[in-house]
Amino acid sequence: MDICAEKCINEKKVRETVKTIPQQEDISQMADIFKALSDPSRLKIVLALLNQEHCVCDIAVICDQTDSAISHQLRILRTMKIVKNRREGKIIYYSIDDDHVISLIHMSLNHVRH
Amino acid sequence: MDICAEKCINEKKVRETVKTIPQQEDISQMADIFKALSDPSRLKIVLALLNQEHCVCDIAVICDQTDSAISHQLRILRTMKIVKNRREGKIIYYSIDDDHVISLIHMSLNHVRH
DNA sequence: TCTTCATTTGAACATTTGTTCATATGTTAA
DNA sequence: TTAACATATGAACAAATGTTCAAATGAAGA
Repeated sequence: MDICAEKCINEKKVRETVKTIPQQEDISQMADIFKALSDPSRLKIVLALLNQEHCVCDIAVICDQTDSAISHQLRILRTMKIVKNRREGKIIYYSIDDDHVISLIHMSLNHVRH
Repeated sequence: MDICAEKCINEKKVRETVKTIPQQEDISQMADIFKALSDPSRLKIVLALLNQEHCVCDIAVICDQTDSAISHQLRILRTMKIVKNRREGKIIYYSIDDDHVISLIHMSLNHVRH
């Protein structure tokens, strides 16, 4: 990264901070986690799974959405390794697969509730 | 919320979980925080401000983006009360305004780095 | 086998989002 | 006042996103 001295106001501070910035790949991964939780309906699904596993059908009732919409969102959460599933006959049960995500949620919940 | 007994697989579990779900307003606010951090370029700005304040111009250099793009993103972060600013002559310095956000970032950074 | 049910998938659509470009503020120094 | 500079703003655009609808899996029971 080259720093244009003509434009830059405080070259020293810029250099200091540049050193502390994580690499782009890490930033992208962090953003991905936040993005997974950034949609209210997707977040609600995760909240619904916080205490116990549920099948798609039940999640749809809890979240007041169609089975299809829930299934689409669960696929995203599954891809992100935020939820996992297990089959029991016709029914597929989803549950949280990532403890860090649980911590993030509790922290943001505290924030919202002061 | 009424639960259709014909369709619902496990009415008891649904009722249990419905009780634990935060109210919609809280869910929206949680999602908003995550959304603010869900864009890589916006997250990078926050990361740049994690250790010290910077002017728009410097952030643009650090993040390798135009001043305008940075300014637009800073407005979003300001609206969300994630960053604050102070004027010193022509220059406006931005810094983090929310400790919870700092915690969220450290936690997600830990997650990414295992 | 056929039917039913839970879930998944794909395409289509409207909506949201981030960046760019041009222009506008607002501050400082001449 | 003027010029120069830092930042902000608005419109426009392409890209990404969430939901809907219809159709496809895949498992269980008749």
